[in-house]
Amino acid sequence: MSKKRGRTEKGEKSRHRLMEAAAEEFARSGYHATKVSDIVKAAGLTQAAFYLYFPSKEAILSELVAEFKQQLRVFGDSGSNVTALAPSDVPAKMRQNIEDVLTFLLKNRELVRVALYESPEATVIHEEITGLIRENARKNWLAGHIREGLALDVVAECIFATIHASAERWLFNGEKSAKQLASEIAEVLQYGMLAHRPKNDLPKA
Amino acid sequence: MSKKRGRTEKGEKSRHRLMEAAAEEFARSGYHATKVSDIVKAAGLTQAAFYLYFPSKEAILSELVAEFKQQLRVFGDSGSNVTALAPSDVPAKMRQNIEDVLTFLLKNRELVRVALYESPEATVIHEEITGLIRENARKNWLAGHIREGLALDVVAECIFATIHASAERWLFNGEKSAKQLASEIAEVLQYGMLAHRPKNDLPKA
Amino acid sequence: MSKKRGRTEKGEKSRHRLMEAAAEEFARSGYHATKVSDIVKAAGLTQAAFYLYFPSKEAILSELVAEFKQQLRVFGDSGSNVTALAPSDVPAKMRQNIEDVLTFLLKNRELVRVALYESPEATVIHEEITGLIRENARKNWLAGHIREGLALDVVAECIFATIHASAERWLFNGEKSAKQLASEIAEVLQYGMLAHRPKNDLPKA
Amino acid sequence: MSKKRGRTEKGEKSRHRLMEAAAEEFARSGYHATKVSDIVKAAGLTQAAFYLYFPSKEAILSELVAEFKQQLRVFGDSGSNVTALAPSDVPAKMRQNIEDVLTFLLKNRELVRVALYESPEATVIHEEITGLIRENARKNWLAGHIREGLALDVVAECIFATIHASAERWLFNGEKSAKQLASEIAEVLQYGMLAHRPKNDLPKA
DNA sequence: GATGAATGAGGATTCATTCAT
DNA sequence: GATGAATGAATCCTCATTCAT
Repeated sequence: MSKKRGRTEKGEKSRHRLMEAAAEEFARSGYHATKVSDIVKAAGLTQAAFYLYFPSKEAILSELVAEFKQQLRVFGDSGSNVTALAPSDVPAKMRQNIEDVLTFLLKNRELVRVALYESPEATVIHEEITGLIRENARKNWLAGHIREGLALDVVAECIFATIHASAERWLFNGEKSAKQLASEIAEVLQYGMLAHRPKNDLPKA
Repeated sequence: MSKKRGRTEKGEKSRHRLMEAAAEEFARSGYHATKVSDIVKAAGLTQAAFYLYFPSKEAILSELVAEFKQQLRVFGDSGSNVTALAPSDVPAKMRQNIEDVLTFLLKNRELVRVALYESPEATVIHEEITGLIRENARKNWLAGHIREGLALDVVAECIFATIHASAERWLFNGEKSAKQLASEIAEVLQYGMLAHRPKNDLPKA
Repeated sequence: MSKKRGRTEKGEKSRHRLMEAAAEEFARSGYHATKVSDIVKAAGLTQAAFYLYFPSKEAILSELVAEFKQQLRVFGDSGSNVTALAPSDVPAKMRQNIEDVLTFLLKNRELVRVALYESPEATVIHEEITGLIRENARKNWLAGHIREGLALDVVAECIFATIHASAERWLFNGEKSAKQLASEIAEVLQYGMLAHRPKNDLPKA
Repeated sequence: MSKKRGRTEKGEKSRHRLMEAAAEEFARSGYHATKVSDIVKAAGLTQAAFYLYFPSKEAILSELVAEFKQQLRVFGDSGSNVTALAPSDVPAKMRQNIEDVLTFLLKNRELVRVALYESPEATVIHEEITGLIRENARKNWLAGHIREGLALDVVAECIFATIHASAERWLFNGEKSAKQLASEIAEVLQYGMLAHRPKNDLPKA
């Protein structure tokens, strides 16, 4: 089942410590600025030991990214089907979704940074995520929960960009809780910024 | 007046070519992955010439960031006063603002990436920008153009994150024009995503 | 106990070889003219190995100087107390002292050159040495073995300068033995050059 | 008459400034540590101008050394013949000689350091100087002014080493005057250090 | 005579990676 | 499984020197 090493208990432990250390260092300083020696220092091992578990520095990056993708898949699969919601439940559901994403990001903050900033696949991953969101949005649109006339790809980008930026700005440093942040974000995304809306902007019958 | 070198026309040219080349390389490959030799190759000079104009690789990064900040300041100073707008003019004005930002980002795309991803000051700069936007939002809010009950800091982050992400996604690669993108973004940000709004969400008298 | 590296026998050996090689090269060609590549070549290692043991080229110089100072301290501590000598024993004792210094210099010839010519501390070290000699001279003076009317600082400088210069000139290249050289130097320093001395220059009663 | 350049007045001036600057820098920091850019900076010229007057950095060193040798020759030629002195005049004469040498060194302090420390010819020059002194000593010996039983080469080394070291130590930094230093040195060199001399050490008849 | 620009050939230092134990 | 020692291939930066004006 296990991919490469980790035959023994102890080896498994070491390998894990290396992954954690690498995630942290990559997140803090970036892939290039992080030296293998930094990683092993943080993991309490020697350089040579690193190569017992990973064939190269790049390899551990890929593994971290792979792990993130795996987490993401798990998270994505827990996604709800949407169609059955009553219109009045949509806002709360959406708010909850945002909170869930925030919680997910918080739990994987190091991996997030690695996957989204340091990985060569960053762009691809970004699009995977916004793709998921877009798909979800499309379902909601089909269900009539989302306004006509919106570009759904932009909507998706807007949702994720806002969540992601807000997480970096207030969530990861503990300045705001996932719950509060989710409310504030939802409030903007759901009803927009403007105080006044044009005359003809009425709810569809 | 002139900072360091470049007393003569030719020197000025060389210095400029180096800045451009560095911006491009940093934007494409990142600061660390970019070698000084890459920069000078792209600029058609030798390594030694680089150090005629910049004391170190880091220095040219700072200069690029400084240049971006300068551009930003120029752009920011051209910002409109907001209060006098009639409510009905607000949406169009806002759409125009977004288009202006997009155009600014497009014109400085390399610098944007350098300043926002590669610079040690990235976070600071990010906050400078969102700070500007937040300030603008606050003025609009005072003028009654923006809904009550929104967290303005989140609004600002939302605006910039969306614009920035969209620029990276569709503007820089030419998939969408600034004008179109601005419309699509404005549409989301102004009125939100939801098709239905709660009963009590009525325009204030 | 051990300073930096060299936990194992082999490492210790390598570190030592580097020190020796550096001493030799610095002594032969001077600090600046000696390349790290010269040192490692002479030590049979690669450039990178050098930095396993020393953080910089300058660092190995300091260590060499430190080693010299250490040797010097050891040598200095073995210095005799002087007061108890009978006047008739003083010349022989002094001659012996000179020979001891010569032998010390010979044994540490590379270090001597490094410490006295190549080190930034050269002046300080020079003064340390002459300081020791001056102190010794002062004791001898208090014991009545040294003439009145001499500037003891000049005496010390004279002694060391002569010994040092003579070592460079005849000892290090094997042209004269320490024993012979000590005799010849002592002969000059003890009784001076002049054949005739003034009438009133009589031994004190 | 002039060697290389210096056709015009201004050129001559520039060339001279470069020599002076080089002497000073070499003396202060050593040949290798001194950059051509240091020299020209101190001389108020550009790097390219340097090569108008000297084919290389090494060349200016040689010229400085040559200049020193020239000065030395001039100084040496003014040396007195010695034989005719009455024994009672010898000490004063010798003291005067020492003072003259000190004065010469002081006047050429930069060149001295360059020639004696930084030049590849340093050893040769050193021997030239001690050779002169030895020759002078031999004359004095022949004239009966110098004791039997001394190794004249050691005597010469002793004289010069003492003078040179003392100059570096007290003369160049102004702590002692040439006159005073000459007295103190002469006192040691002439009669030695010991307070008591053996019974049989009597002036020769 | 003098300059600003430019360069070629290093030189110190770093770092991912391998080897022997 | 783990280590200390060692390495090769860069990479940044320097500096004496040349060129065009």
